[in-house]
Amino acid sequence: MGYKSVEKPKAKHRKGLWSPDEDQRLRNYILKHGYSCWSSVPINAGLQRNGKSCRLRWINYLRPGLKRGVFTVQEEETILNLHRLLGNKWSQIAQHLPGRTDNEIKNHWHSYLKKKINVKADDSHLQMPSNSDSLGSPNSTDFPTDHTQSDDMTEHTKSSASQIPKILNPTKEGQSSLPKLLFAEWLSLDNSPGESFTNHAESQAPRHDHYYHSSSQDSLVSSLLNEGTFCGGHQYQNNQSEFSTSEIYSSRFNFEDQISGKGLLQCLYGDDLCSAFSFDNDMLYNENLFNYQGCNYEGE
DNA sequence: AAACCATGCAACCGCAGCATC
DNA sequence: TGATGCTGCGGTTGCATGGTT
Repeated sequence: MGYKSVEKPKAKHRKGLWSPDEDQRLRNYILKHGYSCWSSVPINAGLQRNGKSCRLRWINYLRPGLKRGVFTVQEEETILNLHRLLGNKWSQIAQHLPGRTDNEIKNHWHSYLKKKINVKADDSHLQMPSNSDSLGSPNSTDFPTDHTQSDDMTEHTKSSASQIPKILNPTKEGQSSLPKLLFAEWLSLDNSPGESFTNHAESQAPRHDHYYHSSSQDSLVSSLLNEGTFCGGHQYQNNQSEFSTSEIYSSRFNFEDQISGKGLLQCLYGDDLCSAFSFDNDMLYNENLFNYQGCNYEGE
């Protein structure tokens, strides 16, 4: 048995690239209903996909707050450092890069970073130990010569991972003490002053045709946000911050947690969310400046 | 201009772990 | 307690594009 089996007419599931219409259906459905069970999402949303495919599409492409585009130097350094510590734990690495997906990081690793460190390793073989550290990491000269070897974590890697500084280690709850994508970040990523609520994929020049441009905005959400209304009608209140920066950062407050199973609109209107937080516009703005300093991925 | 190759990215596949019955 | 279903993760593949010959 297991879960109550969702009615599954043995429909042939569509595969391949997603059409704009499919994207729109999925997006609309999740924004309205959330997802409590992925296997029921395609059925209820009228999609001929399997739940797995829907989940992947949402996580990697449609989910609000996704940063897309060129990886910044800082992000690359973070990936390199975390990969050295964690190995191919892409999902864990992604947790430390707000707005990036594990798939995106994995792709970037295989297409670029892996070669980068191999080249560096070759260089360091040619010109023996030096302190030059083009990667900017204090220990980057310790990179294995070939990270493909660490695709399966070696004992060494495992023991290294166990010595990961506390800040990088998940807490008891399986959470990292580094910030995930905060709701505030998620908001402002796509809702900069004067901007509507869109996925960055839509605002960036696409390289491939299959970067669909969904021109339809989530108008309801967009209007909610643009009106400055949030949390069941509460206005953002300046100078009423109840949380320090560190408190905000240490809060387990990421978008996934909020939307899962509830639906975005419910999330936006939810009392629990509203009562728990009083936002300070300036603070949020500054926080995002801090987080994305130098991340001029739009212009690169 | 055409064929070939390299690259980047989206999506699929298979597995492990967990939840439920 | 085993069977079954679901989710999440990492590895891999397939395709579109751009560059090179």
